[in-house]
Amino acid sequence: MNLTKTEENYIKAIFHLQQSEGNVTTNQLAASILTKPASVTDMLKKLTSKNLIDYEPYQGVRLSKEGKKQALMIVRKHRLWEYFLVEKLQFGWDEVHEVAEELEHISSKKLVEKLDAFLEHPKFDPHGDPIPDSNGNMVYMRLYNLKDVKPHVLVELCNVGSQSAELLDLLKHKNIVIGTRMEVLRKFSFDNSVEISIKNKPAITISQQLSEALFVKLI
Amino acid sequence: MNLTKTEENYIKAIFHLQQSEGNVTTNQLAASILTKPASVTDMLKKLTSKNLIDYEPYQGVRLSKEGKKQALMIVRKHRLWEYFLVEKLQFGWDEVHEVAEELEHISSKKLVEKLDAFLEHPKFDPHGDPIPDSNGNMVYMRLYNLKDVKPHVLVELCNVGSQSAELLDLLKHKNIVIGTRMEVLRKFSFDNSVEISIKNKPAITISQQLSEALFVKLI
DNA sequence: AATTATTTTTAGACAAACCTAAATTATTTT
DNA sequence: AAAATAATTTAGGTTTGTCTAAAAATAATT
Ligand SMILES: [Mn+2]
Ligand SMILES: [Mn+2]
Ligand SMILES: [Mn+2]
Ligand SMILES: [Mn+2]
Repeated sequence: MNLTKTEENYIKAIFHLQQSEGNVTTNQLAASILTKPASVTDMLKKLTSKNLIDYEPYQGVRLSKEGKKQALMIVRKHRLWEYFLVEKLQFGWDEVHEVAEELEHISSKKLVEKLDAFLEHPKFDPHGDPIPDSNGNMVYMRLYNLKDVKPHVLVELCNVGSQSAELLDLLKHKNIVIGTRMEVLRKFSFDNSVEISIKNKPAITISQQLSEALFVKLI
Repeated sequence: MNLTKTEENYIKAIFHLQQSEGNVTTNQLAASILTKPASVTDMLKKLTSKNLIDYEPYQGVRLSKEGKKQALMIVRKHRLWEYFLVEKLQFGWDEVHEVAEELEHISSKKLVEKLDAFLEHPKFDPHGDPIPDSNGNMVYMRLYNLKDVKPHVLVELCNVGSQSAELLDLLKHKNIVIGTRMEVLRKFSFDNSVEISIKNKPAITISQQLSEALFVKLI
């Protein structure tokens, strides 16, 4: 059951789009893969014949059990390589995605497992996304958008909603990284800015845009 | 000037086949790439139009200046990844080639340079082959096949003529690695076996087959 | 319920990389 | 120098993944 790079990219795109409810539509996939709907239909037929998806014409698509298994392994590789690039090769946050997009298609099972061991089995990638283990299991964590957190609640930054250089730049300047603990002090309804305190430091104010890009867990 | 994976594999194969003299023939290439001569001819036309090779129908092929430059960068990536796999991920000698065959096609310039730095700019890959630097220069070393070395000459193992698990296994058993220094004591013409001494250890005898797989430099 | 708009699929083509079989060209052998 | 052999190229197809344009199905409006 060896997949081509293109098939893998489709499978992964379906995986990300189908998160939770509903079927993934042809147009959604075309947009996500930067291709045309007609090409997607062709590929959906192919993936159906390989039993990787459940697909009814005009009704959208979901991954089959086998498809989901394959998707998890691609996501595993993608996130392990991102972790490697940031932690070992000193890449920035914002630079790793495209490279990992290529590295994720290297199929050696042994390579993945040895890389995982070398990295000491990380649980999260540099953007805070969970890394599936070799069985496809990953840590689930209930996350909240910082903009929805009530004042006086202690939280820890776990994930970012964007991987842009701009966001990385801003967070660096504010000395915030994934894992940083903070408390929401108050919120200003005029501009939806949020005042937060990071331990031992004077309170700072962050913009609505920034608060919407930060996902935290309760502690 | 972006090359496909297939184009890169052809360029690299030509590079390895053309070492020193003569043009590379269509049949040589077909054998090396595990394809048919007709397919090679198609690709040679394509590479000619991209100015990567000098090719006259029926007369064989050589890399152009640009082609050689590209080939050196692919070889650089291949050997850096092999070094990474052995030194960091604990792969065996014999296991790295196929994986590196895939990794070498990842095109990020930044990735190569950062990997090189992470590995501390190694000069040789795990098989003793020189790694081109970012300008395409590599260490040249006059090597001799151990079977041709005269008695009482001190030498150092620099390269192996095979990457098989079998050779690795035998060398491990005899405690020989790349870098091991040895002296040829005498040679037996009955079976072309060679008696060598490795410092502080009792003399050992190696077979003709093994002596032909070992390449050494004089010290 | 009928019309219009949107989404999706089908039909027919194309480029990349490969193939087999046949035609050419080059090299050996007689 | 002619004939036989070997190497190489051409001709014509296939598969994979893509595309545009047209047809069909679904969804949204009136
Ligand atoms: Mn990808
Ligand atoms: Mn990520
Ligand atoms: Mn390769
Ligand atoms: Mn090597």
